[in-house]
Amino acid sequence: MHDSSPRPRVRFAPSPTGSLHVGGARTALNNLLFARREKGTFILRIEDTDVERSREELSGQILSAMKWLGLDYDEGPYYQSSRMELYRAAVERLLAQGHAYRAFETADELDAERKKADAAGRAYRYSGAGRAIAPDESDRRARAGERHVVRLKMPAETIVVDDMVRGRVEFPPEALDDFVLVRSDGHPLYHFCVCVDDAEMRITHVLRGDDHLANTPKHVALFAALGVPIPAFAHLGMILGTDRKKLSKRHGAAAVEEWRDVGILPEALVNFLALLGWSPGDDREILSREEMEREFSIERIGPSPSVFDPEKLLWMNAQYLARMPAEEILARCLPWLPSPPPRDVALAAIELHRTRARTTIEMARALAGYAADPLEYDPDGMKKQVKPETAAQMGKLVETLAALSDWTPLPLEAALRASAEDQGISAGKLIHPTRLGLTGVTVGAPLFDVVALLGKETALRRLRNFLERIDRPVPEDSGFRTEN
RNA sequence: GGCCCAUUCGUCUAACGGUUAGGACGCAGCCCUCUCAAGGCUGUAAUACGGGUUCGAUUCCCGUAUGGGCUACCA
Repeated sequence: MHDSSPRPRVRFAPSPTGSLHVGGARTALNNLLFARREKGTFILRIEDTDVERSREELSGQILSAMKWLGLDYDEGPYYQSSRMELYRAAVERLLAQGHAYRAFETADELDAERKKADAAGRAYRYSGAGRAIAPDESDRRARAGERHVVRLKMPAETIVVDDMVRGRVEFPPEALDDFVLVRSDGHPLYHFCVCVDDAEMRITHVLRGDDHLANTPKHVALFAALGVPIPAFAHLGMILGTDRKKLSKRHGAAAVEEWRDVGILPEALVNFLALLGWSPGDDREILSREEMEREFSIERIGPSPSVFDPEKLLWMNAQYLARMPAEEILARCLPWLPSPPPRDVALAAIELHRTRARTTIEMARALAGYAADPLEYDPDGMKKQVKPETAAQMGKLVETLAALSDWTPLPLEAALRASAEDQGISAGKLIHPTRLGLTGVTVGAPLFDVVALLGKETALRRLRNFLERIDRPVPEDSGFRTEN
């Protein structure tokens, strides 16, 4: 049935309604992976025929989101708004061949009919009155300037869609209407432009969202009327929010840009999206772009919708952070780091924190801690780690450390443990307050690595500031507290 | 309302007539450990329901239920 030429041509055809939806990104990705796997061509086409809704600047966001994700296209972007001549010529042809006809009802008349049908509990269908108008009369009325739309003559037989994901789907003729190709103001409509473009661009496979499955018989009829081969179809399950409703802005983070802005890596988002609906067939979850391009196949796409789980995305992002070269991570963090620590410190810090950060924002925050002294100390940590005797104990530790010449993890640890032993206390009594004093928080990378990386001067300065802070006892019974 | 699609652990999915229904996220426990992570190990949890077909159904067919899509001079 389909022309499965060895060099498929596929396209992603978003309408420029603002940001790139993750569902759109997944569709684009599947098209791209299929094209790469089959050594075909991936085309980007912007569907901006809706003059009321489309705006120039809105397609820019889609383009930049695709670039960020690495969804590079081989051809395009084509803009439907600049292909009007093509559509005009196609209507003329369909009209001349009798595959389409003019209909002169006004929108108001159609609305009224629709309302009447609704009220009577009947399914509304266009009356088909336009089909009865003789061609020469139709031409005459059109020349006279009478407003009209152009409708496609739908065939009276069942239309079969042989979907690569869903199998054979049949649409009985009574469900199909003679739909409008061109509005009365001359603007060609979506379904029409899609088919004319797919035909003109010699698209061989249409991979798109499930929401278009019910539109497919219209397209099949149009391709037939146009006299062009019918592409193969593969309809992908929708991407849902955690409430199992179609993912939308309402859910938050339905747009690719939003994930970028919270510190998700494009590689991780692509990996995550690839696994929504498709799987390589084994237990692998972390797949490189090369693996996906090598192994992607439509046969392994499942038909059911999938819920977008942010938790798993975060986990996957962490997996990428754990594997990515430090230089690369640093570059990705820079946008969130107004004053980064010195490069060598930052790179070493990344090694300490790569398994502790789930996003580049979290990583950037960790790195910032090496560039600036803590401004405040975690109140819970203060309560838990700072006891009345802590100041004195820490004072002794600072003295010991100040005398230390080899400022590397092992000697530092030895020095601290020796100090604890001298003072007859457990090492923890010094370790935890030290971390708090150095970083402001009670959690983080192994302490002695942090101390070493901070350098002697910075570490001692931070500890002395901390000492000063905890060494100012607030009178027990004054009823006055500066903290907590 | 009509037409169409979907339904395996809470979530992503594997198993294309025969498996103790597998993996991953999450959650819980244990190990590791200066904290927090990461990592390792263990556990938790699923074939929506009812009928068929078959020696045998997660798998094929038909209903039901539930979710979703389409039904525009939107895309």
